[in-house]
Amino acid sequence: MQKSKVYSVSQVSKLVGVSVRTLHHYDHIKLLRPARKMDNGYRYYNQSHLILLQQILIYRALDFTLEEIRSLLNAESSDLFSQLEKQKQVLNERQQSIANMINSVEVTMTNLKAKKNHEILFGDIPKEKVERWGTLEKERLGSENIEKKMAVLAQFDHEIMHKLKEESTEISDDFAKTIGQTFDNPIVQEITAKHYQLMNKISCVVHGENSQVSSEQYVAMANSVDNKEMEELCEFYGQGYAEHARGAMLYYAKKNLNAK
Amino acid sequence: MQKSKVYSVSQVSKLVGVSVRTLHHYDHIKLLRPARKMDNGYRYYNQSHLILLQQILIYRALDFTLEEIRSLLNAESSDLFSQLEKQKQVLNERQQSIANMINSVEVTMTNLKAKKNHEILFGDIPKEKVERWGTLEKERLGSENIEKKMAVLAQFDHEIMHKLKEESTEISDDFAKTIGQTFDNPIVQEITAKHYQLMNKISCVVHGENSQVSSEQYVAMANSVDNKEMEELCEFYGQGYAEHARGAMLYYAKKNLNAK
DNA sequence: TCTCAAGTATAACGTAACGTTAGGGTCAAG
DNA sequence: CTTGACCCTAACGTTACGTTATACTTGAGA
Repeated sequence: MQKSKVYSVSQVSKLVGVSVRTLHHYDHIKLLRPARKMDNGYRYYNQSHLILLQQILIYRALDFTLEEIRSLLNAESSDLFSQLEKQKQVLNERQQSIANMINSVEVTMTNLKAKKNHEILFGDIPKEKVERWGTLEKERLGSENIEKKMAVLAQFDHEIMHKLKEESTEISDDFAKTIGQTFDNPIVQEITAKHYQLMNKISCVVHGENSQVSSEQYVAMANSVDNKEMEELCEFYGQGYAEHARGAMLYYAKKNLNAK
Repeated sequence: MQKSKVYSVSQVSKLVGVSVRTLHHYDHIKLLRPARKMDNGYRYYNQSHLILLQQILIYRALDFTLEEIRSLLNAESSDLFSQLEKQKQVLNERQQSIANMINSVEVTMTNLKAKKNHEILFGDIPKEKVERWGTLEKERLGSENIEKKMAVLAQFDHEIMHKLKEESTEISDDFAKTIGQTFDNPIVQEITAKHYQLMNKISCVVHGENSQVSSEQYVAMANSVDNKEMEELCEFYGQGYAEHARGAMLYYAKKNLNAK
């Protein structure tokens, strides 16, 4: 009934995808011993050898040494079925470990991206100021919210980031130029409008298409410079910058966003 | 700003999880060269070395040779970010290949299980009869439906299979003993009832809790011995078995299942 | 200040799992 | 009976470290 087909080394080699040398080797170390009765010294393999070889190859792909494989195959109650169960288990473990690696790589990538975007945003501002600002923000928001902020940062393409930075720089410069003017000055309010629109744009990118910045949020933004040190950090843009910007923003909120 | 912390070999070893020897080796083959200015000959690593080492380890876990890793790390446009992208890609490929292996193992397992259950069911029946029966069934149902049948067979635990076989054998024997009796004979009908209940039990296991065998199905079962050869195969249980069983089943269906 | 265990270095041999010649039989087709 | 495609054994080469062996440094404690 069984065809009992036999295979030469090269046939097995092609069929299973291992080198002839490997078959020699496995014969040599008595891991897989073919029949050799044909008295010409040739190795002859049959179906059962092929199955065994497949088992070996799976374990090998999982980085077991040949000695380990030998004992795995010789293990108690090691019929083909329990072999397969064992292998499935090991394969699942391996898959898990790879999933972990993928995850770790992804975490590293988002960290890197966030760092890069942070660099784009604050690269032109003196380091010690950025650092001091960072610690103050951490105190204000708690470190978990900072984590979230960084995660958000990581979402952006660098191009978009550059554009935002450009607009933002322009606005800051314009603000700085108008220090001394009154808040209701049309030019100042025009700049402030631009600022509000930029904030809106950012909010949309971060929170989804139609998430506008509310008047409360904009007022809170204006007041976020709520202590002397924070205020001083803003002076980087110019003497009296913080007060000027805050005033303009509050005025804008009252006039255009119906703030109290 | 950068702490620029430095690490000794054993510190790196513990931190990253490689042997000191490995660090020596990587230094030797110029894959990862630490600073050694401290004029005592000691190796000193910093943050950037750690990152590089991590990259190496990921590639190593993916079975790249150190030479391959060297060129991967030196490849064009190989900043950390594109490294990570490359690695993620390779990791995904690897995960796919493992998924394939798992799949192949599972297929082998179900085949094996089906074969074993088949053996339980038909092990005591002469091989050539089973074979002939198999080919006739294949003609009747088409080879795809046979595949399905085997898949169903694979679902069962061997214990359940043994029990079913036992009951089935008993019923067949009882049927054989009553060959010659009329179909309406209460004993014959009692056996037939047992048979119908067994078929029902099997149907429930296969198709879910409350799937009863309909009268049409039972009639079809009775008539499945629809040619001379098939009929002869059934004679294995006794002279005239096929006709006797079919008659009893049809009678049962008419009486108890409202068959036409 | 000396001491000594713990850490570091180089150097060199060992190993696993084959790859790669080298040198020589076997077989089937023409 | 040749010839080309296979097959064999034997033995050295290779990769990526593990494992001694021998010797220098270092930092905490007697």
